[in-house]
Amino acid sequence: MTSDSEFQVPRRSASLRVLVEEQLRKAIVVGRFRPGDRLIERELCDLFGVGRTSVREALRQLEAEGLVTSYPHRGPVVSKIDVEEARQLYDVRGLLEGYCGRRFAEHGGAEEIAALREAYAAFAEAAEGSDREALIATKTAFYDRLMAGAGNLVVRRMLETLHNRITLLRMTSMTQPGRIGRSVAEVGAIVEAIAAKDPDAADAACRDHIERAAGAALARLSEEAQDAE
Amino acid sequence: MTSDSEFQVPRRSASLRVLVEEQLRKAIVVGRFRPGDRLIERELCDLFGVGRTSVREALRQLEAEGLVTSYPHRGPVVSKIDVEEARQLYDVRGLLEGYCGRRFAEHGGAEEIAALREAYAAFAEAAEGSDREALIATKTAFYDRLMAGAGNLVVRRMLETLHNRITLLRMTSMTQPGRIGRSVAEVGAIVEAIAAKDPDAADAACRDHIERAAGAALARLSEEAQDAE
DNA sequence: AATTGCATACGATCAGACAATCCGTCAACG
DNA sequence: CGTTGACGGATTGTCTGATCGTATGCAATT
Repeated sequence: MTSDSEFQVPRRSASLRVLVEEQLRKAIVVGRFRPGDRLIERELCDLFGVGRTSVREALRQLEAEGLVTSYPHRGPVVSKIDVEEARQLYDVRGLLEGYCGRRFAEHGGAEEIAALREAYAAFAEAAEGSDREALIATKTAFYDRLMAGAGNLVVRRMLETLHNRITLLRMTSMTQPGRIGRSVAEVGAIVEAIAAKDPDAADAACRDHIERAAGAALARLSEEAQDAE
Repeated sequence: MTSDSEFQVPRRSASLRVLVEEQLRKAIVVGRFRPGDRLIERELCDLFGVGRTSVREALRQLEAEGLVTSYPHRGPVVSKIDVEEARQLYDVRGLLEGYCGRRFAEHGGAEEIAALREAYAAFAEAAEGSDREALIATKTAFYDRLMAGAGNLVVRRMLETLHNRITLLRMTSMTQPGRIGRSVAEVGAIVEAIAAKDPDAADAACRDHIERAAGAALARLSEEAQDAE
């Protein structure tokens, strides 16, 4: 029997610590905890109903991902991101997504391209409405497709944590008027380049998209940093 | 008193867990534990003389870095890397190091270039001798310079963990006869391109170097995988 | 008002316990 | 003889209680 990897029963109820980790990550990414907030062990224990061990290990994981920062003897807080770091994050993101676009264009199958198109259509449609939830969901789905098509798990992992960290900024380009429409157009360009199997164009389109998004976000960010002073 | 950052007493004795983490990482990278080896909690407790808490948290950290893999109820083992994953790792590495070279060439200062040259000279000299330790040390030092010059901490972090993971393969290109000499030449090309402040050339030189190194390593790796069957 | 000193809060670490699970062994069974 | 099933040891998963060191806020003192 060639263990066809199908029929894999949920084998494990995913150790507690992983569950806590996921819950906490979601809570942070979704804004339930905001940058600078302290994450007190006992509170988290109560919140999730688990022991300190699991909480602490989950915190270590998120710390490794850059989502939380621990200060010795003061405990973990949700990471803050300054303008410079944000710039660097966007820089890498452009690089990696460009790579994904390139690889996708190089060896993406027909079905994958179709799936990408589909995801794009959903995103474009969501952009028409005013449902922010849907907008974010469809955009995330699109990126999932994009990264999957590149066929490089290492990069995919990196991008996932990058996205999470950037979300911490909670300053998506899409908060700017008119930016959404342009964003859709840029993403469309990505899809076209990939469908045309043009690696260079796909790479460029991805970078371009991120660069513009970064521009919008960073502008607001540094302006806000100014105010804070 | 303006706390001149001098006289900083080891302020924080770097929490135990971080120490364990560093020791363990070094032990793995250096080959004291080899891929596939089990890492049994209690043994590590004895080895490092610390409690289970610290060991477990350190393990979580290394797990996040990809150096160890945990199987439910069977515990952590040193990660194994298959050929496909190795290919992906090298792919990203080339991408990121190319980025570093580019950025370095774009805005590297004179002193930084001088330091890079110096590190290169040391590496070239070590390549003449037969001291493997020195060879590795000088090459690592060179990469440190290279990454520092790029001025992007995010990328630097990523590359550090990438390097660690790749070291797991313990199949550096340099085990091949004649490869060392060519390697030195390739690295020289990187230095020249950066010194000439030619971003494109620097990017290309970095990628090229990694690609060739990857070629040598992957060849041996897949050949060995063949044997194993 | 500034400084000092104390009480409290909280993380860091350890030790010990119990349950759940994996794995090898070995006997029973067809 | 091969398969099945049960048993036991090993190890992780998780929780809890306790101790220690450090940080922080408040109050007393000068």
